[in-house]
Amino acid sequence: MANAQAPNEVPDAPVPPWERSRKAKTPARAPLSQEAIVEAALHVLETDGYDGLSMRRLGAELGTGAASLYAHVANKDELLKLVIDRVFGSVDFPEPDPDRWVEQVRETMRGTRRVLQAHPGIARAMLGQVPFGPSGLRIVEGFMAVLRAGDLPDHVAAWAGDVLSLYTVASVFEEDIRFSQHGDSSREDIEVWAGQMKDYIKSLPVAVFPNLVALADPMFESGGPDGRFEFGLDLMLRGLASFSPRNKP
Amino acid sequence: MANAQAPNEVPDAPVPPWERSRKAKTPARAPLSQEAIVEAALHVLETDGYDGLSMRRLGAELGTGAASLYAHVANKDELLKLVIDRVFGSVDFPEPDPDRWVEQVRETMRGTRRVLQAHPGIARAMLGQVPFGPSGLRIVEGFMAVLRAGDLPDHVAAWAGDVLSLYTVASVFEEDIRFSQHGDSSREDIEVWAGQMKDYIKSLPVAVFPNLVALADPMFESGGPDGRFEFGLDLMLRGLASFSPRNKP
DNA sequence: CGTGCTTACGAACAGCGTTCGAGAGGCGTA
DNA sequence: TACGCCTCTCGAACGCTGTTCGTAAGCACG
Repeated sequence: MANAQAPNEVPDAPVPPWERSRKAKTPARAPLSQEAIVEAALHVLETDGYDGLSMRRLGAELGTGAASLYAHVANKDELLKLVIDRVFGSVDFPEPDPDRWVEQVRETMRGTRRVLQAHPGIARAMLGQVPFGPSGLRIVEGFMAVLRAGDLPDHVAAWAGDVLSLYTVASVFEEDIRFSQHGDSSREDIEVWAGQMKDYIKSLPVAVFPNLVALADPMFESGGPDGRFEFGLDLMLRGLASFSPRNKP
Repeated sequence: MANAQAPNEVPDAPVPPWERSRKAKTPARAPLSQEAIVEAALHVLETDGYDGLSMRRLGAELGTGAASLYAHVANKDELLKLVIDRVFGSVDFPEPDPDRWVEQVRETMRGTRRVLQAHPGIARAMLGQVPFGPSGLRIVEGFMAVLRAGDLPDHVAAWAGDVLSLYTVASVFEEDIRFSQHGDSSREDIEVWAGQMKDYIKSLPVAVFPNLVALADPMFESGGPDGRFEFGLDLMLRGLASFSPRNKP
């Protein structure tokens, strides 16, 4: 065993000076920039989720340390804002059509939800942030345009935009948290877990929890999170339509 | 200086054995228990907010270290669940009255919101948690009872409970985050900040953001968070009523 | 060839949740 | 009474976090 040498490894041979200087001069990687950092953050978010995104992890993703990021980004909070605005860039809107305004609002929220779902963890960063980055403003403007096609009173349109967004973000947020709480589980695992919940509810004493037991089935086996989201969205849109002169035949 | 002695301090005199044993025997503080820990956590939450609640801080509150808590509580997550259920204990429900079911649902959500607001940070811990502690079950049961007084289809009642809760919790969550982001600011400071927001929106180019600029006023000066919450709640309740045979005259 | 100036980044700080293992106190049994 | 056991306590430590600081290196300009 003393004669056996590792085939491709020279033990502790000092690096020749010319190589050293060449290596140091050309780092052979793209230079750091705010854009590159945001892009990398999105990638980390996709692979490791919200909790997996740390400044060190992000630095490693870019082949450097955490401290280097602070030259381009004030702190993690600002980074998240930039990432959010970057994601907002891929939300888009229909041309407002007064005859289809309710459906257009519905589709806009669906689209927003899909974008948020496509970028895990983003919803968690978004709650409580005012979306006033460049893309954020574009989104709010577009959303307001669609809402105003319904001839709603101004304060109704303004509040509805706010409240519908809150609901949509919160909905994805909740899914995201549940998903990441269950470790590396798939959607199927979550359905198994939902089944256990249902069984537990059904096992409760009917005398104490009559309504809970009676509603156990519809509570848990009803089209998953999408069905739930659509239902809540429908509630709000039915209510919203009742404010529009267009929907009072 | 060598003769000057600190008035009330004897340097390194060994503690007499009797005192030692007496001190050790009676630690002069309430013994640790899960209940006491949850209570202390609520207190820390109230004074220091969600981010201020750490195991070390909580240990200090109880006159001990962080490690001592783990004998009574599995981890911070379980602790939060216990705190949540503890808070749930103070939510209550009216006797279901089919003639007033919509108002009863509204009041129930209002009450829930008030309880969450009274315990800062709780809403942040609640999102994504399934409220199946003892008090949680009681709440869901009571809420379902009120909802079913509206003669709603089963799946509508079940989903509505879920979606209304999500909206309410998310609403408080958002407020809470905004509040703690602005440091130790009061409600008035937040109104100042809202005013700045409004001015900023109004300063945007009208050609690019016509709807945003037009709605700047109703967006920001409309009864504060309470008005906003009430509006969203009303949207959902109007939609929900449209599912009830009782509200189709 | 200096001399600034901007960027990069290892090391360190304070804080976090959690684990480990030594110690102390109470209690049942010999 | 004395011993062993068993539970509760908790200082120290581990690995993680966001962030700051001081040093070092590269480049532009006089």
